[in-house]
Amino acid sequence: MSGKPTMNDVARTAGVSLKTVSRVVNGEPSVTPDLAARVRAAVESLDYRPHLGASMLRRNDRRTRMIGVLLEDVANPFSGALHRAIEDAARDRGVHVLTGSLDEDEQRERDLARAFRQRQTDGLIVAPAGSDQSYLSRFTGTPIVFVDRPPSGFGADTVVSTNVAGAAGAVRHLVAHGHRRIAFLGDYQRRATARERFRGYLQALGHRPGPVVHDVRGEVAAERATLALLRRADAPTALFTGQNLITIGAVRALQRIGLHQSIALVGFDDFPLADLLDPPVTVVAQHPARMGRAAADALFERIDGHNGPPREIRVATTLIPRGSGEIRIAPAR
Amino acid sequence: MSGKPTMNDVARTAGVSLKTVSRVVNGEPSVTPDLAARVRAAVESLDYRPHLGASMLRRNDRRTRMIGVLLEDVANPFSGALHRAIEDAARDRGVHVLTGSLDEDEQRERDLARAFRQRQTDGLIVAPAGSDQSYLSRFTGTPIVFVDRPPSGFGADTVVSTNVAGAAGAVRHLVAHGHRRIAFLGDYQRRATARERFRGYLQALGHRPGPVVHDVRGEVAAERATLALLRRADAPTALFTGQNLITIGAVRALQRIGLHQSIALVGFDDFPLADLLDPPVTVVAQHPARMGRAAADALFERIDGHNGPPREIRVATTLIPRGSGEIRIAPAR
DNA sequence: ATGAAAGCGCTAACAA
DNA sequence: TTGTTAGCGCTTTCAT
Repeated sequence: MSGKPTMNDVARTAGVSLKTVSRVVNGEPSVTPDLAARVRAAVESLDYRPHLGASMLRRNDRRTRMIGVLLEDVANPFSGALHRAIEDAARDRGVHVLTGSLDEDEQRERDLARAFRQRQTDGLIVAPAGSDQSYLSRFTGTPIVFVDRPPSGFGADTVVSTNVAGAAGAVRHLVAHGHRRIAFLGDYQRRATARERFRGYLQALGHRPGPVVHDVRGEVAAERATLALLRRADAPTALFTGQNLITIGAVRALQRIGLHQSIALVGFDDFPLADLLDPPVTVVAQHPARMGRAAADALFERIDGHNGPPREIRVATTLIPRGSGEIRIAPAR
Repeated sequence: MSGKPTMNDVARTAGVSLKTVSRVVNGEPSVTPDLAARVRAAVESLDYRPHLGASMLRRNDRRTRMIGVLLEDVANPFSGALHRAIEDAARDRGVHVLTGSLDEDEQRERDLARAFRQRQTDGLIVAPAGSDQSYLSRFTGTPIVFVDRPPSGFGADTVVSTNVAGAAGAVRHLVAHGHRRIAFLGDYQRRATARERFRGYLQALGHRPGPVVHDVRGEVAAERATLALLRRADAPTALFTGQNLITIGAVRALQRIGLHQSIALVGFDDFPLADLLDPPVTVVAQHPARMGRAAADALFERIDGHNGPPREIRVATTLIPRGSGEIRIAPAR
C-alpha cells in the first residue's frame, strides 16, 4: 500500500472482488449501481489509476495505443509540422506518440525503429534517413507508413509531395518570366526526393538545362555554391533551389552580392518569414500538415486491419508567388 | 509460435530453461559460455526481442525508460529546440520521449500529464499551459521538471530564462542609442514570463516608462497594436516586444508603413531568419537547447533519486545586435 | 551454474 | 451479476 495503489487495493477498500473493480474501471455495464458506486469511491479515495502496461499485457487486442514517429529532426519546421499533424490525428484516437530524430543517420533509423517496436508501438511512421529499409521486412505485425521520402527495399504506404510536378511548375514559372538560363541547386542525389525535383526541372526545360549543382548540403554550402554559380561566365538569370536550407543559403548569397533584386529565385519547400524577406521569396510550398495527417490516417487504417497493397499518396504542392520568382530577365542591352 | 516469439519459445529452441534465457538476455555473467551461445543462436534464429512492458512489470526498479514532455506546440521553433535537446539528453541514457502539444489549454495539460503518468513514464518535463499546477501534488513517485514557465501551486525544479535581466538589457540598449520613448508590447500578463519581462522593461526605464500594451496575442494582434501605437500623438521612437510572434507582427507593421528604418526594435526571443530581414532584427536570444538540456539533466537527477528542495535554474539570455536595435533616434529638427 | 515456482497488475474464460 | 482461476511475458526468490 506504500507505492501506487493497485486494483487489488481498490477491491479491498471497496469490499468487492478484483474482477468487479476491473469491470467498473473498464465500463462494463453488468455491475450493480450500488457496487459500482462503492468501487468508484474507492478509486477516488486512493487516487487509483489502472496500469496500462499490465492491462495491455493480458488483453486480447494487445494495443498499446502508442505509435512511433521517426523524423529527420524534431527541431526543424518541416518535421515539426509533420509531427504536430500526426499528434493531432493520434489524439483523436486516444493514441500517444513517441518521437525520435534521425539526423540523416541510417544506423539511428534502424536502432530507433527496433527500439520503438520493442516497446510494442502499434505502428511506425518513418521519414527515412537511410537508403535501405529492407530491415523492416522482419517487422511483422507492426504496420509502417513512410512520409516525405519513399523507402527502398521495402514496400509500404508512402506519403510524399508531388515533387516532379512541383519542380516543373516552379521552373515553368521562371520561364514564363523570360528566363532561359535557370540554375538548379539540389540536395543529395541519392535521395529520391532530390532526384524527383531534378527530374521536374529537366522536364520543364526540355533539353536545354542551365547550370546544375547537385549534393548541396546545408545553408553554408548553398551560399557558397550560389556565389560560385554567379561568378561563372554563363551565370544564370534565375535559380531554382531544391530544398529549404538551400533556398535560404541562396538568399544570403544574393543579398551579399547585391543581386537579390535582379536574379530570380524560386525555392522548393516554404519556410517561416519567407514573405518578409526582400524580396519576398517565391516558393513551391509543401504541405507538411496534410502529409502528416495523411500518413497518420493511412497508419491507423493499417492498424485497424486494412490489408491492401502498398499505397502511394501524393500531396500536391502549391506555387506561392511572392516576388523573388517574378523578377523578369534584365533586358539585353 | 505464430505471433512474436517469447522467452519460452527461445528456451524450448535452445533446450534450456526459461530462466537461463533471461540470464543471457540480461547479460548476467553466471552462464556457461556453451549454453549462452546456444541461447544467442536461438534468439537470432527466432528474431526474438524481449517484451519491455512485461519485463518492467516484474522488475524491481520499475523503470520504463520513457519520459513525457508537454510542450506548447511541437511545431513551433522554440518548443522544437527544447524537445530536441531533451531527446538528445534522453538518448544518452537510453530513454525514449513521449510528447504532447498543449496549445495553451490547461485542460489538455492535466489530461496529458495524467495520461503520461498512467503510462508509467519515469518523469515529466512540462512547459505549463495552465495557471495552476496543484493537481500535480498527487503525482507521487513521478518526478516533474518545469521549463520555460514557472509553475503555480506546486513546487519543483524549474528552468527559465533570465527574463528580467534580459528585458532590462534590451531596453538599456535602446536607451544607449538615444531613445527615451520606448514602447512595450507584451504577452498575456497572467503569464509569469510576460510579467518578468515587463518588470525588466520598467526597471531599465526607472519611472519614465513609454506607452505599454499588454495581452497582445499572436502576430496579427501585434501588427495591429503596433500600427495603433505609431499613430498616437506620443508615438514611441523605439519598440521592445516581449515575445517571438509579437516581434514578427511589429516587423510587419513597420515595413507596411515604411518606418522599419527609422523606428528601433528589439525583440525578446530569437527567431529563424531574423538576420535576413531588413533591417536585421536585434533580439534578446533565449537558449532553448540549453534550457532543454538543463531540464532533462535535472529530471534525470530526480529520477536517480536526488531529493533536495525545488531548484530554480536560470539560463542567461544573450543580446544579439543586428541592426534594428541600433537605429538611433532621429535628430530633433 | 541452472532451474522451478511464485507473482508483477491486469483481463479472459469460466463457474457459481 | 459476481467471483474464481489461469496466465500475458517476464524477473524474482529460493532451491538444487
